[in-house]
Amino acid sequence: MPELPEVETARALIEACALGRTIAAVDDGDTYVCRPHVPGDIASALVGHELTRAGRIGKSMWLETDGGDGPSLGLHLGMAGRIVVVGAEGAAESTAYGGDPMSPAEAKAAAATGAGAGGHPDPRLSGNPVWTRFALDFEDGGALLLFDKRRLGRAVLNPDLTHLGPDALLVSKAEFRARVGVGEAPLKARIMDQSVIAGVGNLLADEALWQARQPPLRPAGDLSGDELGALWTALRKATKAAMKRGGVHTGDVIDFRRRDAACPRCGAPMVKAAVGGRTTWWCSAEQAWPH
DNA sequence: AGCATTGTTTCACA
DNA sequence: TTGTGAAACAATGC
Repeated sequence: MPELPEVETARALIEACALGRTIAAVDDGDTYVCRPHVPGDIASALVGHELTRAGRIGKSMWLETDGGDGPSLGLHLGMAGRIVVVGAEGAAESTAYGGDPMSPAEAKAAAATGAGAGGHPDPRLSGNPVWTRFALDFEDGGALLLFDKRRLGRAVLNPDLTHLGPDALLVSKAEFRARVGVGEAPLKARIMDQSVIAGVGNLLADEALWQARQPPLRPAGDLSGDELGALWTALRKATKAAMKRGGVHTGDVIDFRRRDAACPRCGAPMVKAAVGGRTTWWCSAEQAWPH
């Protein structure tokens, strides 16, 4: 699920619900999610510090402590992660991000079970593992949890984000043109390269290219300035629409990324190939390449 | 059983 | 230097 829109939603949730709270304990026992740290590393660095800011570039988040003077925590949702913030003990509300809606009671139950314990918060799934891979417990009794079925999410101290390009939602049109419209790599591979612009994943890339009627396989350096500007606009619109609607899977073309589907705009067959190492679907007429 | 999956990293190779 | 493809990572769903 998580591409830029989902991660921004998670960041905003943290900003709204977790800032100002002090860390009392940390569950950093998953040595894969917390690699290269060993259990206790993150805990001993963070306990006693107060969350003061939640930042994001592309799909990467970081939480600052003590106004930037304390250690920071990097969070990445990987392929299937979601953030859950549990309210203070006794508070009525809890908030969840991503996946199926989770009631406050369910979120509390999930928090109570902790990592690796049995008992899914959803009664229909009771008996299944809970998928809590990392947790910050706050002094007020609440918590911030990283749920992740696939375990490809990350939690790490003082993350290095220098390899990332500018955030896909913050990059100016001029900079987008200069960074994306270069080289012989397929356009889709170029916009998904996190060092070029950060935040575009497989589904958002397919959606933006379809909206802009651009062929995924077209060399990025072939686009005109106007075409790059139109792609920048399409990408912004698709990203904002995904945030508003609740995820990249709500894009207009996403449901048509399947065999025997027709383009929902012109009716031509949708076609598939691997581009940039990822399964890619596009309209055989509007996005044909070469023309 | 086999294949695919919204992400990242690494490596062999052209 | 650039770019590609495949594999690995982990776990689930069809």
